[in-house]
Amino acid sequence: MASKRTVATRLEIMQGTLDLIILRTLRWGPMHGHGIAKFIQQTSGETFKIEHGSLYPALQRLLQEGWVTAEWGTSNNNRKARFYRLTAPGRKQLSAEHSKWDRFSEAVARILASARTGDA
Amino acid sequence: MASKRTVATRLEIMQGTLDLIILRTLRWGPMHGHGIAKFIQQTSGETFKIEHGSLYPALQRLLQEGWVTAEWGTSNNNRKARFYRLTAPGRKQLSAEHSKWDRFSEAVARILASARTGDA
DNA sequence: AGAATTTATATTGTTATATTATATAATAAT
DNA sequence: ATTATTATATAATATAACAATATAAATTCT
Repeated sequence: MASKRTVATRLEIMQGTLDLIILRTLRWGPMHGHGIAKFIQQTSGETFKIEHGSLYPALQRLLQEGWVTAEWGTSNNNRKARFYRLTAPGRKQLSAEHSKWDRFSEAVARILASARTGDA
Repeated sequence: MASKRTVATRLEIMQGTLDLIILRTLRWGPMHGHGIAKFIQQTSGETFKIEHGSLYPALQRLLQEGWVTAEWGTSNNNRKARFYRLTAPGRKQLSAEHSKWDRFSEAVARILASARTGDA
């Protein structure tokens, strides 16, 4: 019972990262919003839980930028769903944001890494 | 000669990360604002350049939270400067934010990592 | 000595974006 | 039929990084 002590609460998504992980997710092929959210949640090991209020505005953003296109279709469960597909500019953007993330996390790592953990 | 082609422009600091790297920097001992900014800039390999408009509000934040204390003193260059010192709660906060960062970047990595880079 | 530069702190206003809360509709399950 | 689930969407809010600006003191230049 109560094995949920160390539950590792879900984390908020840091600003600027959502677009990246959505675009990356769409590299697997066209997906609808709900599917994208579920994919990210699962792949992140439940660390991320994309809220509706984050996901759909983000998708609108990506549409407006031309990084994805959308067309209505039917989901596995026979529901109406909008399928988003990565465009060529979207792939380019993904590549750019991926590199940016690599540089960023590397720089943070450099600061966090330290020999001297003591009293300075 | 023009070795600066691949100049790798500086990156903006992602929301939520600034506090972490400031707190981490102060693990080295008390520092004044300008010093903190220079340290981060150098340690990040010039990837980060902390703007005044980010740094000082952040320091006010940390003060208000009780994660740092401040006292006026004199810098190496004999200028008036405010030295910030990590408190015990600050160390605790640093630890928490560090773990959070580790979890976050690991989750992003899981999403970015992929066998199939092809057409899906 | 006086002017310009550098070091250093601080605040105001702007902007971007993730979240909360809410609304809507259609299909599946009971 | 009523309820739950799947799915999309938007308005309102909060947060935080940045740009621009102001201030002050010490150093350097001439």
